[in-house]
Amino acid sequence: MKVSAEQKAKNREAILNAAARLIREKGPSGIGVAEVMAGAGLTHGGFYNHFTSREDLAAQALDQAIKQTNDLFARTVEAKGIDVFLKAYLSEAHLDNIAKGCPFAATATEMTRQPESVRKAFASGLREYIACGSAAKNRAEVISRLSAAIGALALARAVVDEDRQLALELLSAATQKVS
Amino acid sequence: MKVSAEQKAKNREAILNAAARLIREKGPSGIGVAEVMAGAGLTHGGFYNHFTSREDLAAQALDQAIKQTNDLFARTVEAKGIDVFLKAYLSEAHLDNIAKGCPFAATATEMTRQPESVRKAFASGLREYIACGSAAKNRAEVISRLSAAIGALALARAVVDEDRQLALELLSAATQKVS
DNA sequence: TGTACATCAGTGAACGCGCGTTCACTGATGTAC
DNA sequence: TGTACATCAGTGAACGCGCGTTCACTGATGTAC
Repeated sequence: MKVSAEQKAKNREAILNAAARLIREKGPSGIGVAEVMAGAGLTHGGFYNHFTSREDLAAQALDQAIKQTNDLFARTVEAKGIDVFLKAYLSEAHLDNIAKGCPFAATATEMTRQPESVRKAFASGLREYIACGSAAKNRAEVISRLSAAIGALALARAVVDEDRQLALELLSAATQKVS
Repeated sequence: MKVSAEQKAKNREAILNAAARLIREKGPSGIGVAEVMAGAGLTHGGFYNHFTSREDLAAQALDQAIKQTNDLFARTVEAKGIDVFLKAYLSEAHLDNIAKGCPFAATATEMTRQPESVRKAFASGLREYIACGSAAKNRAEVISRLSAAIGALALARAVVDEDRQLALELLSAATQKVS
């Protein structure tokens, strides 16, 4: 049954949001068409009314996820400064909330195996992310702090289920150094 | 045709080495049984004479890869100190040689989606890696430097095909901060 | 404003490919005597 | 030391499942008159 243009736009947004969440939990190669559509309350057959392929979805979902968190980053940095942002970035709350957290820390090591469209979304998102932070400050300084924070969070997440204490140690060591 | 016990051991080693290389290039979910066996000059059918499952292989391959690079780490740090090690770690040569490079920087963000056996290999490998570096120095300091380096390399690799200049900027910013 | 019709978003079955796993078979190894 | 036989590593075909993609169909939307 056909659906109004307005409803179609809403559905597309719902698909993209479900995908933006899932791409952080399962990675760009791990998101499945049927799973994403179910996450948006739809069935898989209609998927190709919105996207040309799974790859197309992955690229747009990553872009969406990055835009969401970059907005938050920019607002926090503007309001409270980068130190406060980094402290929150390296918090236990962020460690445990991968679904709504930083997409860079959730997907970085997979980018080398992704098609160009996905890598492009990552690279341009990261450029923007860095630009958000380096408005005022020294760019190299900002880059090293952001990449250190991403590295610490990614490693902490990698070990958290086996060794939570090590995960927390990674976060606190980075916090000392970086904020 | 049966093969001598000695040859079998060599074959197993060849499979593991091929897998240790491929797990860095394709990730723990990306390595395929047939591909790994071909990399060792064998056909896929014999795989289960050596490993109980693809997952078993992934865990052992990651373990093998980590052991290889930790050995190198320990030797370099002992001979030349951690600063020299970090400089080499953040070099363009390492950026471009993922197949023989640091397995942490190649696989970290995928660990949250791996079975326990693989995550265990990663976590215990990382503990050992940190221990190598913190023999003499302050542990928190070592942890933050190592995780910053891993983060910078992982991000640099993620963007290198789209924006090599940004990749080099990530490495040099981290080098300034870390070594 | 109302009616007839074309459009097209969503549904769910089906297809096809990739890949992990299994299996019957081969023939060299290594052991029992 | 030599011979007969059981073992078993490796081969390649086949199986089965998951998943991306396609397709015929439905029925609400929205347009032409």
